[in-house]
Amino acid sequence: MTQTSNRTQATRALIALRERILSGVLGPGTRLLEVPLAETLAISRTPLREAMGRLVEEGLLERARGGGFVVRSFGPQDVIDAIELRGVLEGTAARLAAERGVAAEPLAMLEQLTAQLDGCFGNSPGELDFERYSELNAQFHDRLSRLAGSEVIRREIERVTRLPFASPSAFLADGANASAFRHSLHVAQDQHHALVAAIRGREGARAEALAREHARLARRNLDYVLAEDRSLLSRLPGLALMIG
Amino acid sequence: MTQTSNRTQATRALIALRERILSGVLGPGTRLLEVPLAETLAISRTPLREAMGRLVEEGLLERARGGGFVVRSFGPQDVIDAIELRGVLEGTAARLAAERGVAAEPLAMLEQLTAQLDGCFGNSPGELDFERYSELNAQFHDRLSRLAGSEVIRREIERVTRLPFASPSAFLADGANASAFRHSLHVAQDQHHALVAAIRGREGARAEALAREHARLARRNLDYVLAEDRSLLSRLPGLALMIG
DNA sequence: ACGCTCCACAATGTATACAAAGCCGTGATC
DNA sequence: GATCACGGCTTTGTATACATTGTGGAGCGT
Repeated sequence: MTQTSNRTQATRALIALRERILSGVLGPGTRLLEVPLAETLAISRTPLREAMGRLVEEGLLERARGGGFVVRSFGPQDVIDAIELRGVLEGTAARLAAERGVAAEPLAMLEQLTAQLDGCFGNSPGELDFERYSELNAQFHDRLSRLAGSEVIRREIERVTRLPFASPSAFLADGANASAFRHSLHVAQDQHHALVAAIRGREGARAEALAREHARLARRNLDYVLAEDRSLLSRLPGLALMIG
Repeated sequence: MTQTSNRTQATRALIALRERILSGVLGPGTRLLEVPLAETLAISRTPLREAMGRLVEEGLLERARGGGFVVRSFGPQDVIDAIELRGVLEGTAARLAAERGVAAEPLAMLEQLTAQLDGCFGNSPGELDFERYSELNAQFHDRLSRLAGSEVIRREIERVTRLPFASPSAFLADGANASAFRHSLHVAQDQHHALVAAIRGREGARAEALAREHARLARRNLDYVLAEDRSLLSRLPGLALMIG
């Protein structure tokens, strides 16, 4: 195939649309007209509508009154709330894991990940394997979401996390290699350690509180971007969805 | 129109399918074959697929590997987790409302609802306007979900609540007028009062804890049904989705 | 000049025919 | 006897033509 090729047209349309929305080509509030869009993507309206339906599931589009789809817009408060919500949900996963107990293997896996994350920091203060940290951090949070063994919880975390600005990797994007964020990584990694210890020690309340506070690091980073360096807005994933 | 008539075929299909799933006509794990289903509903496959897509959003269907849709199944643990999740989310709404403060009017509305709920209980122990309680309780929880003024939170609560067994009205269905549940209503109503007081007093942690414990009343009722009176399973909404 | 109604167009909603892909059974070969 | 490959069938995926609905504008009436 000439275009981004997964197996179905609907999937290709989904990927293409998602990319256009997250990059800001299709800005918040934009109404998506089916005929021209289908023409642009060189597919028919049927798989296009299918893709738009899935983007509603993802929270990137809304159904407009009287039919049709509109790119969803988020104010700064929505972004803050979504981050808080991630903290609440990850906190719940952590608390339930602690309360209900976790099998040895997944817990060991989480500990291994934290050890590997330690390895991303070098000896000198500025030394850091940023890309590797980003990847391992994503894995850590994915594991955490499964740790309680609850598909309901995992699913809900995945859902919130699909909003890119609420994702644990939101401020770990390539372009955002800012020193302000780098500093916060040491704190974040300490929280990773404490979180795992709390779960191992069956300290549910502590685990929950730690996961929440961990997410609030993202909020701090957001506050920094909004107040100090708005140029970063365009370099961070999904903040194109934000208005105001 | 001869069938359940909202304006579009897709909407009619959505309603018809939802009804069949919740009532158990289409049981958990059933694969939905498009051609026969479309024939049954007397519509074409296009709006049918649209409706099925929306039921995936609602969490009542899953997309099967290799295409197609399957009725989602929930084990008892999933139901328990969904109830816990509702408690967590309502708790977050309550906490944020308390922390951020609420305008006078919506808070007064909530207090009015609790007063009206009081009115559902008569003087003698057994006296109760069950139907009215059920309606007002639904309103109370709806108001609560909006109280933090966060659309992100409201939306997530609505989403979890769409799973009928996780809804605040789950054990207030017509057929479930059991004395065991009636007793819990006095406790529930006391929690309503305390919750509103906590929010008014800006006691975030207390409000959150109360909302969580409030949801756990539903869990207790579920435990009762599972352990003591499984005949109620068929009379409670959406428990047809549950297997095992 | 303001407002209401009706018409026309544009956009979405629906049906149907066709394409492709996945699955299952059968047969052949090792 | 088991496994792999092939072929047909079932089921989903896609395109397109047609129906319907909502919207905006123009023209007429007050």
